[in-house]
Amino acid sequence: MNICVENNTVEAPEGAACADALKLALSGKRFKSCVAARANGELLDLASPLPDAVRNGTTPLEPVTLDSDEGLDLLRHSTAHVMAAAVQKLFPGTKVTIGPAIDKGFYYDFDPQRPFSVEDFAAIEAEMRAIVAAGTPFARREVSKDEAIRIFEGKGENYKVEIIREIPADAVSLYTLGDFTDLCRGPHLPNAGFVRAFKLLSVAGAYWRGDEKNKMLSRIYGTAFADEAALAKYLHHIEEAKRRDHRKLGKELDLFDFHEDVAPGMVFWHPKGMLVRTILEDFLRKEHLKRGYELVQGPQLLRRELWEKSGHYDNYRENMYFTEIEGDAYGVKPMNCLAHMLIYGRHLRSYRELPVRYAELGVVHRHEMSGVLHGLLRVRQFTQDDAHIICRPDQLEQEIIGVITLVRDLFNLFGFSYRLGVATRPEKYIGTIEAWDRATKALTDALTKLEIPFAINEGDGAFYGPKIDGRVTDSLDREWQCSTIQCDFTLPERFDLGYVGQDGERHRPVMVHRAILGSLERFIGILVEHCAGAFPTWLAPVQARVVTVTDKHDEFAQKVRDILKAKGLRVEADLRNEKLGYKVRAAQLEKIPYVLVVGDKELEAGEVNVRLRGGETLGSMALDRVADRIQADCDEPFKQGGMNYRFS
RNA sequence: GCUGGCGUAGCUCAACUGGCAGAGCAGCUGAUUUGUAAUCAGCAGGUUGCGGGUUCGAGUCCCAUCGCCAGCUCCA
Repeated sequence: MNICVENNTVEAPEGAACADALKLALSGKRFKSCVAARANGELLDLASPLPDAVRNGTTPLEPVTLDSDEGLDLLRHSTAHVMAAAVQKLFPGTKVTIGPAIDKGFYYDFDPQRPFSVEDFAAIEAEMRAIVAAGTPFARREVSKDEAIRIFEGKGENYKVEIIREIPADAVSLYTLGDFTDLCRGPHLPNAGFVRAFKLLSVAGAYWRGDEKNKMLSRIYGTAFADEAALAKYLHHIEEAKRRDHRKLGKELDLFDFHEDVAPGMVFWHPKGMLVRTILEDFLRKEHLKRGYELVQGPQLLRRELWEKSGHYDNYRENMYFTEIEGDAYGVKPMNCLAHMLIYGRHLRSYRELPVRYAELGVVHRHEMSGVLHGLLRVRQFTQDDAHIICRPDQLEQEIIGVITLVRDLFNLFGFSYRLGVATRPEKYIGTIEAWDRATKALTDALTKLEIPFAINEGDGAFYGPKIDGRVTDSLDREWQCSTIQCDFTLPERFDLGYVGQDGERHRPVMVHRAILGSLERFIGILVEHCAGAFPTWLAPVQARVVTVTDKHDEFAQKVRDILKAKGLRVEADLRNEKLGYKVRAAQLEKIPYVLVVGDKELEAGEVNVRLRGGETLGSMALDRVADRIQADCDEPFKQGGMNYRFS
C-alpha cells in the first residue's frame, strides 16, 4: 500500500496505524517529537488506523509535532487530563467538568469536596509526575451516547452526563488514562510519558459553563511546554512582565495611587503622573482641533428624566450613580453623548453644517463590580477621549476613514500594536437591516481602503449599531479594549435630531460615538507597561536632571537648570549631599531620559556631561546642543508616526 | 457580585505550633566634598485595614466588615 506522508511516498503494511506510516517517512528525531497526525485537516491519534482517504492515496498524512502550535495545544490538553487523573486519585469524590488547552497553557474545572488551594499543588504535581514516569497510555474507545451516559452516571459525574446529552452525534469517544476515564474528542498524546515540562500556576473560581447563575467550580491553571528550557523561559517571561506591572511602576515612579479605603476604583494622580496626563491631554486637544473637531463640555449630573429618554435608565441603570438635588433625581453621567446631542439639538441645523464633530475629554463614572477593578485598567471614574460625529448618511464612510486614520496615527505614535475587529448585528437589535448593512459596509470599506487588517466579530455589535473595537495588550498579554467606533441608530431618533437638507426637507443624521485611546487612565496604564515606565522624552515628567559632583557645583547646576527650563524643557537639579554614583542611580531608577553631570571640568567649560537613560555617556556638550538634542528626541516619534508635530 | 489567596512602618518584607512587633530601603540629623547604578554613623518611624469574639495573653485562632491580588461574570 503506497501512502503519501507530507511530500514523500512510502510503502506501508496493511493495517498500519498513523504512527507506523509516520515512522517510516520521518527522520528518527522528527518522529520523536511527533504527537499526532493530521489528514484532511482532521487530527488523529498516532494509534488510530490510517483513514481511507490516506490508504487510497488521495490525501497525504501530515505529522503534528511538538514545535507546532497544534502539537503544543495537544500536549497541554493531555497535561490537563493528567492533572485531572491526579486530582481524582488524590481527592476522591471530585467531579470533573472540562479541561481545555488555552493560549499559554491549560486549565481544568473541578467540582471538589472542598475548593483547591495552591497548597495542594505540590501533591498534585507529584502525582502527575508519577503518572508521567509510568508512561501511562491514553486509550481511546468509542461508545454510544447511552453507554457513555451509563458510565458517567455510574461514577456520579453529572457534569459529564450533561455535556454528553447535548452532543448531537450518536457515539462519543472516551479516553482512559490509568484509572481515569474522560469524555474527550481527542486526539491525545500516545502516552503520558510525552509530558515533560509542566507547572501548575494558580487556582481560581469559575462558573459552570461561564454562567454566573450556575455553581462556582474550582479551576486549576497550569502550563506545559515541549521541554524544561521552554517552560523556564515562559516562567521567566511572567516574572519579567510582573516587573513592568503599571500598578508597581505607578507607585515606584510616584505617578499615581489609590486610597482604597476612601475611593476604590478611583485614581489619585500625583504630580508626576498628572504631568504625563496633562501633556497627553494637551496633545490630544490640539490634534483633535487640527482634525476638524470642536471641543465641548457637558455637565457631570443630568436629570434622571434625560437618562430615561436616552434608554440608559432602562439598560444601564445598574452601572450608574444617582443622587438627589432639592428633591429631584439626577444621574452621574456614565457617557458623554447626551450633552453633545443636546448641544447639537439646540438649534436648527443645515446640511451645510455637517459633519459636526464634538470632542470632549469627558469624565465618566460607572459602577463596576468590586471584583473587576484592576489598577488603572479598570476603574470606576475615568476620562474618555470621546467624540460624537453627527453627519449625513453620505458622509459616514469618509468620517469613519477619518476616525480610523486617527486610531492608526495615535497607536503608531506610541508604538503600540493593536487589533481591530468589526462587530456586526446581534440577535437583539433595533433599526432596519438596511441601515445596519449600510453602516457595517461603511466600517469595513473604510478599513479596506486604509489597508488595515481586521477581524469580523459576528453578532458582537451593540443593540443600537455596528462598531469597530481596537484592543491592545498589557504586559501579561491580557487584551484591553481602547478604541471604539460605534454607529448609533437609536439616539438620533430618541432625541429627534435633524438637519435641513438641500431639498428643504428635514432629515435624520447618522451618529458615531468614538474614542481613540478609550480612557486616559487605561491608556496610561498600558503605556506605562509598554515602555516599562521609561516614557518617551516628550511625555517624561522629568526630561533631564542636573547632577552635581560636589556642592562647589551647585550654583552652576541651578543656572543650567534655569537656562534649560527657560527653553521649555522639564529639568530638575539634584543638589543632595551624596556621591555622584548615588544620584546617577537615583535618576536611572526614576527612568529620567537625560542625566547632566556637572563637575569641575564642566564648570570650567560652561558645559554639561550627558548620560542617557540607557547608560550611554555622550561626553561634554554645550547647553544649546543638549537642548536641541532633547527637543529632537521629543519630535522624533511624531515624524515616525507621520504626524510631523513640533512638540513644545 | 462569585471562588480562592492576602492586608504588619512611606516602600519591600520578617516575626515557629498564640508568648517583649523587627530588618533593609526611603526620611531626618551629623560627619564626609566625593566623576557616571547605593559613603558612614545616629535618630525617628506602628491602634498589625476597621469592628467584635475566644484566651492569663492575639499580628497569629474565630465571626463580621472594608479593601487588594488571581480568575469567573461584565466592560473603556
